[in-house]
Amino acid sequence: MSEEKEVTIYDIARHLNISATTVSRGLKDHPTINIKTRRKIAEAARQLGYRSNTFASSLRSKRTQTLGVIVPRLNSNFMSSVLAGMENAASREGYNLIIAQSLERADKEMDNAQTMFNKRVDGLLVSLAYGTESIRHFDDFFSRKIPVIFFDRVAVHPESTSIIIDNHAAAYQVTQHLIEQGCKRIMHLGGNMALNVYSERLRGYKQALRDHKIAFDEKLVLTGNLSEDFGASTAAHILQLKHKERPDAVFSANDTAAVYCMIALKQAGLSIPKDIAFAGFNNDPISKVIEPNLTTVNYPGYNMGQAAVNTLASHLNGETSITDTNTIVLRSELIVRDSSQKNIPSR
Amino acid sequence: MSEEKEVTIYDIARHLNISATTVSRGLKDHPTINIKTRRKIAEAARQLGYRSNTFASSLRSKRTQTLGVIVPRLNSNFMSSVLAGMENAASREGYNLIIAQSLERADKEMDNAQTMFNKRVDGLLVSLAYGTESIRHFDDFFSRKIPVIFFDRVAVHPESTSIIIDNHAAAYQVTQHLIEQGCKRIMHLGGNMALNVYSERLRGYKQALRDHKIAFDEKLVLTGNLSEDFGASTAAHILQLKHKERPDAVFSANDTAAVYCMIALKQAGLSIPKDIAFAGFNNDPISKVIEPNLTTVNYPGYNMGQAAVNTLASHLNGETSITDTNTIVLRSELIVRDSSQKNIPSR
DNA sequence: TAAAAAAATACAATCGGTTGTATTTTTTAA
DNA sequence: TTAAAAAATACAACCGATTGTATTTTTTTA
Repeated sequence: MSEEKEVTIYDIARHLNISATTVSRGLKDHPTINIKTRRKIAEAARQLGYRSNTFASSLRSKRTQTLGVIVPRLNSNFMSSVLAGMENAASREGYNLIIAQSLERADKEMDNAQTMFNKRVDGLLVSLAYGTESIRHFDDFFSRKIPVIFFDRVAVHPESTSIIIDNHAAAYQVTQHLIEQGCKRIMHLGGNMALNVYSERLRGYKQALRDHKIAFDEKLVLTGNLSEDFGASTAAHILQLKHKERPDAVFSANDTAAVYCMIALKQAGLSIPKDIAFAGFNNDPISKVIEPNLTTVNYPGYNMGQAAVNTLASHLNGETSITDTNTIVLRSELIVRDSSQKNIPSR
Repeated sequence: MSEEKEVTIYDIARHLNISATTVSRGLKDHPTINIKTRRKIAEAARQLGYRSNTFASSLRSKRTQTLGVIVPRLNSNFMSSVLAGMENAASREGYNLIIAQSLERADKEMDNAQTMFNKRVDGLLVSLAYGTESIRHFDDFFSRKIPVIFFDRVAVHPESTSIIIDNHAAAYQVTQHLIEQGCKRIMHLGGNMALNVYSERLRGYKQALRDHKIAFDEKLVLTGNLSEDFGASTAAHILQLKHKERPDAVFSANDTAAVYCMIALKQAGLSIPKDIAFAGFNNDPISKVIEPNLTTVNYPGYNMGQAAVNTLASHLNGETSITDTNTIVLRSELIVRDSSQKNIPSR
């Protein structure tokens, strides 16, 4: 009953016998409003059950206090950590999130971008879809100076900041680890090389080989969508190789492909890591279920989400210029499990 | 350059030398506007690069075309399917989604509800958190007649609709399947019995036992948070039971607990399904990685998401009353894999 | 104590659509 | 050909907060 009609700043103003302007400014702690008046306003607002009308506010102020997030998919351990981190930072900064998934498709990503634009988000956080090759669909944002931050799957653009892990270093570390286990023919499963994450991992892999004087063999690099099927078909490919050509290790750019490749190889009678060692990327839950457990790289998703939002917020507050910070690199960590430990026989 | 200033309906009106009212009505195909005028307006809008200002619109019309979604967690296969289904239906109906996670915590859920309320969503879609015991935090919605739809983890409320699968029937089916495999002492791992999904699964389990003349043994029902740790500690519990008291099957209310229980039991030397059969619930990706693959129940997440949004939309359009439809039940499906097949020896 | 400076508050226009009602235009009927 | 009915369009108030500027009040300074 008392809940039926919306309370506005005018109601508060009338109630306290002051102007709506003062109420508006008082509610957001504007310094020109006397501190005692501010308290009275806050108290009255509480009493009357006032809630701010974001539409009236956004209409006038042209700020929505909303950030758009576009991700390829929501259903990965990594992404949900990212989102949790984003949500945390966003709510601390007074922003809300609108989340959309591109389902790895460029056209859907374009749609999402358009929707975000129409919803007039204050800023945009994007991890690019698998299929995205141009980022012209963000031009509306750039031309209106709406900050865009790329994370994880990034694109290079002079007017945006990227937040990533050092994929090169991580892949180097993985490859080096496999080499240290005595592996000589290390296969690499990669994704779309137009995406930084995959091209950098390939570079790191190559660099490690070079530094350890192992010749790079093009035939040992397979690229695909890193799906379950890709993993399985990679296994089939490996099995039909002549014995001398077979890899003694596989470094996959994600855990899914690694795991499904392992499953198929095990079924064919190969022993892991004895016959072939494995390492993945992402620290997906399945990496702890497969036997032997999969060596992988843990991604600091939560931190990445926080960093992305914090950076965006500081841009929006005018604390840092969009052109100031170009790239933020977070630390990732190699998790060694049984799938790659040739020296210590697996249980 | 042409992108710099926002185009409003007034610009269109001026351009065509008609009134803003006509433009406003024309843009949304109001029947009193001449069809030819509508076309001219649409064309001018396109030409001038008009985009509707949702704030001005929402401010006046009191509708936001936005639906709020509160889920326990985003990072499950099930939830992401649900969200994909919701997004699909929502965009078809002209709605946007604001998504928040409660992280299984009641206090976070209350926060989320408040935020959604302040954002003035037109309707709310909720799957309850693990820790939620009262749904009073949705009272604001009920008292303002903002429709709330519960899905999967539901609560009973006279003014809301629930969308679920028949957990009772599914659990019955699982239990019956295990019984048919010759299992006599079937353990059940359940969650918070205040939540329908878990209490219904328990009921289905009990009913199946009863119908097959197997005495219900309280000691065979363990409840917990169904986490990895819970699964592992359940295994420890099983191992310390006297041989005669040991279950010959475990039916877990989710796949995670089942899988981690299996891992621990395997490590202790038990053979699955010979010594102990397993069945889970959800058809999580890990169920296809564990060896032997886990028998489970597939949840129609995508359909559930679609159904939830469609129901909500039809409420909002006044096509159906909120009190008309009380519960919508979707069909789920038992997926039999090796973990429960005692008759066919596993490979 | 009066004038100047600073602090606090108020006025009034504004953001861009929406909507009930009035007005104008067109069509139909007599 | 004109009055009545229907269709199409326009007027003007309104939604609720924000903001540049003006006004009032309080404090400081001379």
